[in-house]
Amino acid sequence: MTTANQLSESTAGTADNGSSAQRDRRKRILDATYALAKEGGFDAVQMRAVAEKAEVALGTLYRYFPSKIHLLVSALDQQFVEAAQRLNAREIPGDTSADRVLYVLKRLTRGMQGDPKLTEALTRAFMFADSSVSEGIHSVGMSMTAIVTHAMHGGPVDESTITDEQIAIARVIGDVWLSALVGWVTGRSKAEETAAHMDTAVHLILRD
Amino acid sequence: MTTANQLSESTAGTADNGSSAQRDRRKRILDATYALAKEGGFDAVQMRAVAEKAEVALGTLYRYFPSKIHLLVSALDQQFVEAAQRLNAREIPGDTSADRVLYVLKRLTRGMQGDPKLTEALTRAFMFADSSVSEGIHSVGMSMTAIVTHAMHGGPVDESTITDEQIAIARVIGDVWLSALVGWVTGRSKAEETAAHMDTAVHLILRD
DNA sequence: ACACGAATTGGAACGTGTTTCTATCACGCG
DNA sequence: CGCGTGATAGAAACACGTTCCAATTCGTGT
Repeated sequence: MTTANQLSESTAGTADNGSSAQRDRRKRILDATYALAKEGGFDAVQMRAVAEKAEVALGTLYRYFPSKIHLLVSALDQQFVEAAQRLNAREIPGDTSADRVLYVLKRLTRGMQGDPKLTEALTRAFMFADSSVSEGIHSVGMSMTAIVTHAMHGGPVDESTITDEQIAIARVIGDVWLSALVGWVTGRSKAEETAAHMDTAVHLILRD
Repeated sequence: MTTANQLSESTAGTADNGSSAQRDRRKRILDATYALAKEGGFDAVQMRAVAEKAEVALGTLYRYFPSKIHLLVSALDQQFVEAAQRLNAREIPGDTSADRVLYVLKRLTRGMQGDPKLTEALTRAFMFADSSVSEGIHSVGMSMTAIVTHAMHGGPVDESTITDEQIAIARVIGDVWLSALVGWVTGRSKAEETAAHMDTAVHLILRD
């Protein structure tokens, strides 16, 4: 068996092995994370459970993601990168920048509210993260800002046409959105209140 | 020494006992929490350490505060109530509402940045809190909103003169402030960036 | 084919939040 | 004064994140 394995590796094996097996492990880990988070939220994402479901050893899981927070922030980052790719590839409907920004924010919010436990898990992790996760946090922030600036413009944007002020505005809007999301996740506010709050904020900030 | 204590308790002691002894325990617990948080931040606030420093049993600590998060959010709440009392008792300097709001926000921020570890502990707890702590979270939000609406008006306010829109505005500003604080606590942004971000946000929202 | 270093496994072990249990203590009441 | 009830002390036990280790397997250069 060992020899057979080594044979197959030496032929076609070399292609899918090496870093490819590692990509596969990483994917299995993130998939397991999503599945567990979707079912039971933050508390259900237990490192032993993730390792078991992903069929890796606990030590391996920790080699790939140095902590539960890193793991969940990576998952959140991936979701945001994908969302940003989807949203930024097309035109955003709406006549004013406020309308367009609200369109994407509500779309994002609806998407996350469709998976409450998953959202709770990812959001709690993001909020709890400290500076050791700064890379992931920064990446999420970049995606968020990109989504909002893109919506402000309404279509594909040349990066050079975005002013510092617009980035600052996008960051403020991102802050409000995040706070609203946290409020919803922690059961402080209901979905409609979240939407209304975002309406208020965006219309206050973008009045053109 | 022990006998002396028991004597003083049996004379004047009966008066300060009963629920008074409980108030005292509660105070000792919160004092221990502040002390530990000030030294070592969130991680240093360990329930066993709090119990020992407050001279109560672990079970008693849990009777008063059902979780570490409850404990720290209560501490944060107390700080906010005190800050709101101090700030709302006097006139806020500044010619425009934006100036006044920025004055109090920067004052608050400076105060918290003067005790980085304590701030880190309280903020992390607040961000991590779930719906079981909704009471404390709500209380903190009320204090925050009161501080901001008071600053918007510039002096003592009759509650009835505050419109819903003003409350909504105050909440948005509170959101931004909280996000900025979290960014600073988690080492994502420096103090000056935090201040600049708040400047941007408040001037965007309050342009009168 | 072989040897060596890196990655992975399986599992024990540790720290800290949380729960639980029993004995003790304090205080109001007959 | 003794009693009963609830609060507290003291300590063990459990759960989960995290660390660590020895043995094994994998991938690679020779």
